[in-house]
This record gives sequence, structure tokens and C-alpha cells, in this order.
Amino acid sequence: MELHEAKDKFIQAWGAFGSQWGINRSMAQVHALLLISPEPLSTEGVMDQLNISRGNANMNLRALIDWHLVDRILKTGERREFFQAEKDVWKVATHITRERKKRELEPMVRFLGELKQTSGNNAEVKAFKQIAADLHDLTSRIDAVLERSTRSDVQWFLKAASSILR
Amino acid sequence: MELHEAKDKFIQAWGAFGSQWGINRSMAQVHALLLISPEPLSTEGVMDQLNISRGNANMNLRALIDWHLVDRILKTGERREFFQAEKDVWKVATHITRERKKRELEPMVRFLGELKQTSGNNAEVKAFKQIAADLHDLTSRIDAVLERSTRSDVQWFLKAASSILR
DNA sequence: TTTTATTTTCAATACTATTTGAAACTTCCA
DNA sequence: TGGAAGTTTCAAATAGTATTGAAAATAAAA
Repeated sequence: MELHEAKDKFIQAWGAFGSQWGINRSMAQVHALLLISPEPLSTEGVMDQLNISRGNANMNLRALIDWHLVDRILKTGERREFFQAEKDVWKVATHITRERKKRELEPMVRFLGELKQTSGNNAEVKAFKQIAADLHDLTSRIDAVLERSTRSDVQWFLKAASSILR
Repeated sequence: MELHEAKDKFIQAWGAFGSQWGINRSMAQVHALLLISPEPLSTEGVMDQLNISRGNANMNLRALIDWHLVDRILKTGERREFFQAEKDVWKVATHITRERKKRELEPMVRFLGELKQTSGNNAEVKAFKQIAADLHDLTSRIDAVLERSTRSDVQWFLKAASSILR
């Protein structure tokens, strides 16, 4: 496969994969583009390569910065801003995981915890509370696993271990 | 909180959570409803409780069966079909994980593997291949972890361990 | 300060995904 | 076999999300 074709397919695939997981297609594509750009790109560069509007490019670049997946780069003597993706895929995975954990998983865990206080004692209430408690337990455990596996103080270890075990 | 209110909030929350993760709202809501229904429900029952159309209910019930999250129940002397959710949340998590792994993660791993054969040897190609290889490595590892943690022969262990450690 | 380059915002629009509902189909029973 | 009860399908309508593009805001240069 030629480089150009491979890059293009990669951007499309990353976009499709993202949108299957609730990340908007453009955001995933901008991310993919920056991941494989040797040099930082300007907003204009992103617009041109992906054929998207200025507003779209701007909004998704900001979102990616917010997710810590992209850095704003200032070149001396250049007025425009440039954007560069974090290339360390461990860090990428960690940031995505922590961000979604914080925004989506933690609130759900909290909510399920609150359901424990549903009033009543009959069989129907008990059955409901049982499911809620089980889900609370499950989501808490998942949360704990993700917390442990993304703590920056264990990252070095996972990384070292995985390069040794390669 | 009253049972009725709690159930309703749960259905809404599960639906919202699902759609954040690329699962359509109705499907998640039907799942939530069945999870907390002490008795199996008919299509009609689902339609009434969620205020959705017959087509919608039918399509999502089928999808849930396809995901192994819901079973079709035949009551003797009843012509209608009834539907019952798998209540064991470990099994639920396992089925969702395995299904998404198979449908979404595995194809992505395969695709990233293919990118290793991108032709060329210059710096640009090398940089691209590096990212592709890193992502391939990362996604393969995630795939392996998920494979291990959802193998039915370890489920008993995880479950036993977690109830002991409670 | 004025001009110019760049970024940000947001109402309008386009696009995608979901939902509806009625018709077609299937199954079971009289 | 005819028809009632239930299920499935799918084209059309609707709702929900993403995208555009031009105007407003901001920042830098003249």
C-alpha cells in the first residue's frame, strides 16, 4: 500500500472507530491526521487535508486540547498556532481512559450508589435494589481497575514491562 | 426515592450512558427496563412502559437477543413471546465486552496490522509505520486483556474471588 | 490608532441515525 | 382453509448531531 493511501485509510478508519464509541467522526479524524503528521499543522492545514470548515476544525482542535491529546505549538516568527498530537500511544490511551472515566463512568457509579436508598421493602423493591447494587459493584470495580492502570506512577512500570516482554 | 421514580431515572440514565458509548438510546432503555422487571415482558409491555413504537421495540429486542443480553421466553398457553434480561451483571458485562471486541476491536487490530506493509523507506513512511505499529501493539494488548478477563473458564474465579473479597 | 491576520462563535443548514406505523408476513387454532 | 393474533419489515417522517461559513472578537503588526 502506498503511503498516501495508507494515511487516508487510517484517517477514515480512526474516524469510523471513534464514532462507534461515541466520539464524533471529525474529532477522531483530526486526531488521526495529527497523529501521523510528522510536523505540527495549522488550522488551515487541518482544514485542507480533511476538507472540513474552519469552524469544525477549530472546535475539534479545541476539544482535542481539552482531552490532552493535542498540544498547541507556537512557532517563533509565526503568528498562527500549530497543533501537534501526543505521539506516545500509552499516554493517549491513558488520557482518553481517564477523561471518559471522569466524565461518564464516575457519575454513573455515583448515581447507582444513590439508588441504594430507594424506599420500600417489598419483593419488587428488593429486586430492583439488587440489580442496582450489583451494577454499582461492577462499575466500581471497573472504575478501580481503570484508576490503577492509568495512574502515572505505574505507567513507567507497564511500559518498561511491555518493552522487556516484547 | 420512590420505586417508580427510581426505576424511571434508572432507565433514563442507562439510556443516556449507552448513547454516550455508541449504543442507541432505545436499545439501552429496553435493556434497562427488562433488567429491572421482575417478570418477563411482552413486546406490548415494552412499548407501553417506554412509549415507543412496535417496530422500535421489536428491532431492539431482537438486537438485545443477538447480543445475548435478553432471552425469548415462551409461556405455555400464551401465544405471545416474552422477554427476559440476563440479570447476572457479570454475564452482562462479559457479553457486551466480547461482542464489541469481536465487532469493533478485532477488525481495528487487523487493520492496524495490515498497515505494517505500507511501502517505502523514507523518514515519513517510517514515522507513519511507527505510529501504526504502536497502535497495533496497544490494541492487541487491550484485546488480549479483554480476552482473558472474559473467558468463561475464568469467570467463576473472578466471581468467587470478588465475593470473598467483598 | 488603524490595519491585517487569526481565532472564535453561532444561527442556519446539512447530514445521520432513530423511530414510526402500516403493510406483509407468519403462526396457530377453529 | 380462513382468520385472528402476533411478529417482522421497511419506506417515510422525525429527531438529533455535526458542519458550515460568515460575522464578531481578539491579537499582532504597522
